[in-house]
Amino acid sequence: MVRKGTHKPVVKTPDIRTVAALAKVSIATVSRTINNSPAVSERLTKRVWQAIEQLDYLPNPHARSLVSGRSRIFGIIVENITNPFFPELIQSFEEIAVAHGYEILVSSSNSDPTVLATCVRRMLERKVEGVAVLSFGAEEPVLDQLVHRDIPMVLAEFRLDDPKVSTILLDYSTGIHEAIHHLLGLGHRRIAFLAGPHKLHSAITRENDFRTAMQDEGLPTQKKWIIECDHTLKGGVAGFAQLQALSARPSAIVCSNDMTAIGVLRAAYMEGLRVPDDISVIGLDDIDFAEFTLPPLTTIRLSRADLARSAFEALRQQVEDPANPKMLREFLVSTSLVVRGSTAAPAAGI
Amino acid sequence: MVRKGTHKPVVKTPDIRTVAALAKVSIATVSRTINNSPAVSERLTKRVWQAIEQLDYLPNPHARSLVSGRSRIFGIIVENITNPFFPELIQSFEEIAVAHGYEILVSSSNSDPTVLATCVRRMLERKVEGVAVLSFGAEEPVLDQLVHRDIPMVLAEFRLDDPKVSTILLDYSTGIHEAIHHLLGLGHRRIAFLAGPHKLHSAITRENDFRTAMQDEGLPTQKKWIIECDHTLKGGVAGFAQLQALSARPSAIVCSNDMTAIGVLRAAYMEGLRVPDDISVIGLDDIDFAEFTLPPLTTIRLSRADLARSAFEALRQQVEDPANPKMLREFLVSTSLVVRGSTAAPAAGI
DNA sequence: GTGAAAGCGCTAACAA
DNA sequence: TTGTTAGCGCTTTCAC
Repeated sequence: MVRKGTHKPVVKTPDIRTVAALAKVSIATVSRTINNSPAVSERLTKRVWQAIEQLDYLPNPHARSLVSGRSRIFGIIVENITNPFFPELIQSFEEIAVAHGYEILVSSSNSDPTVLATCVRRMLERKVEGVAVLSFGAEEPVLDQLVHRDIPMVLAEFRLDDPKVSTILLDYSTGIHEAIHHLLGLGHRRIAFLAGPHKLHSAITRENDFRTAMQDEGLPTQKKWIIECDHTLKGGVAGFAQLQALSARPSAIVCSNDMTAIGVLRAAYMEGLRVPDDISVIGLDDIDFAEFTLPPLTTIRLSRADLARSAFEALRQQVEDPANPKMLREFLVSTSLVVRGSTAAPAAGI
Repeated sequence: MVRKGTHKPVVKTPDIRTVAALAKVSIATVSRTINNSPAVSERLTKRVWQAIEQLDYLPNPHARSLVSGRSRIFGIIVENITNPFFPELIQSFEEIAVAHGYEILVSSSNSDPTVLATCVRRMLERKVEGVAVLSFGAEEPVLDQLVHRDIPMVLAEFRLDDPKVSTILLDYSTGIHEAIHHLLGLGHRRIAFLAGPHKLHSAITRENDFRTAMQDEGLPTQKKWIIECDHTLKGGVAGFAQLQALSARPSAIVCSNDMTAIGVLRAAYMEGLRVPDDISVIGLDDIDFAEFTLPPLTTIRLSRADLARSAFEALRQQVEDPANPKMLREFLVSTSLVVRGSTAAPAAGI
């Protein structure tokens, strides 16, 4: 007997015909069965599933997508997967998507219109059924591509007047008010804000909400105490340095995100300042890390899970129930203060 | 004139026929053109591309995949996307993949065989052409699914005797030796090791390499000074507490990864111990954060970019050039020490 | 060098 | 309830 060089028997992967033959039904019945059509009798359903299991059959997604016109893929565009906020967001989104039978295509825009254009192209090329744009950037023009092709979208903090586009509004205001209130209660009145890059919607909204909150509490905001940083650790270090260079310094710093705040913690330490004794620091996001900084970071929590849920739900509705007149086109995600160790009463005499 | 409710004209998305018609060629020529077949004359090539651009045509990937049998998707399974090491790895892998026209499917195993099984299923269902298993886990049995279906794979730190499976070996030894040497040079002799969970290959290899390095340097390893943690911040805190509970304590701690080390930094601070004056700490990975801890973390760098490159290359070879007799089936990624601020000479008298 | 036509594996319309 | 069949949009022989 002649043995071939390979020890794996060459068996063609089973297709719908193989299953049909084994179950002694037509391929239509197999198709109906795997799509849970109620029109198949119990007897045949059982026989088909048995054949499917016996053969370890998996339907070919490309054939399915080709004929159904549905890819069951959602795209998610984040700003930067390297910022811990986003992996946590992606994970939540993915879990929900997979539970609903969708796969996801992840892409980082890096807040760069050119890169975003590439992301959008990838999404288009792979025929995603919807895109969650959670990059918080102000690069809407690039998204026209998606609008033109009638791809459902959900945007964070930006409205687009198109029936296929939903919006998630983030209520930073509540959390920021709580933060200011908290600082006020501790005795602070000199509060600075390290903002995010103005090219981000989120950064601008947060900054505005800070100003409003300060005003509401009757506190003056000093121009020099609102500094544009870039939402990175380095940016926080730099922002803190700018504040330190001032003759009149704040006793507390609210940061536009946790990364900035962690940068501040670091810079303060290097300067020999103790947090919270010498200066109080508040972040925003409440990334997993926030609990483990030195000291643990007081921060405004923005639930990634809520955000992911809203984003997925927005897309799901658009795709699965587009005609529903009472479809939600606007979602709201709230924030709230989490008090940890980076805030305390200002040192006496300040 | 009657106006319809929608203002968007209903134009069917262009397909290969539309392009062919506009360019006045057959669909075969269009197909050849978009696949860069050299058999098309310059004249027609130009005409076809012009039509493609004019129509903003994108080939349907499902049709392509269906007929070609190739999905141009690679899967990547990581341990936990929430550990900063992995997003950095994913990003590198994605960049390379996209540059080569591949899309990627990301999945986290959470070091749980059940979850891994789900990941593998998703990969199979979506017909990925290869899978990079960079979860460092010891759940190989689950991977049989992939092996049986002849899906090319690349594994980190594990060999599987199958022609379709490549391996990436990580040379921790070099970096760990450098670390021990560095500590020795500073005057340390009492060195502890906070290991990773033994269910991870990486953790076991790292621990063994630590033991070997200590032995090579003629240093004794104490059983109580090698503690199994879990590669998380919390785990580092707990591990440090165990060390502190001992009557004989180490003057330096080497950690199996940076997260553990950062946890130690945190715990030491809470205990009132100063790093590096009272105790030296070394991490492993060199995640972006490491530069921004307090103090900046001395750590053993493991290049995510190198790892990603090797993983992609392994898969690419298997898929695009499987018959090549001199295909590399084994890759090596090296490590090296990065000295920052968390190591110093031990306090006098210890 | 170019085109006609078969068919990839599936869904859905229509028949029975 | 079940089966037959016509494509979905593309690649790839095979002729010319």
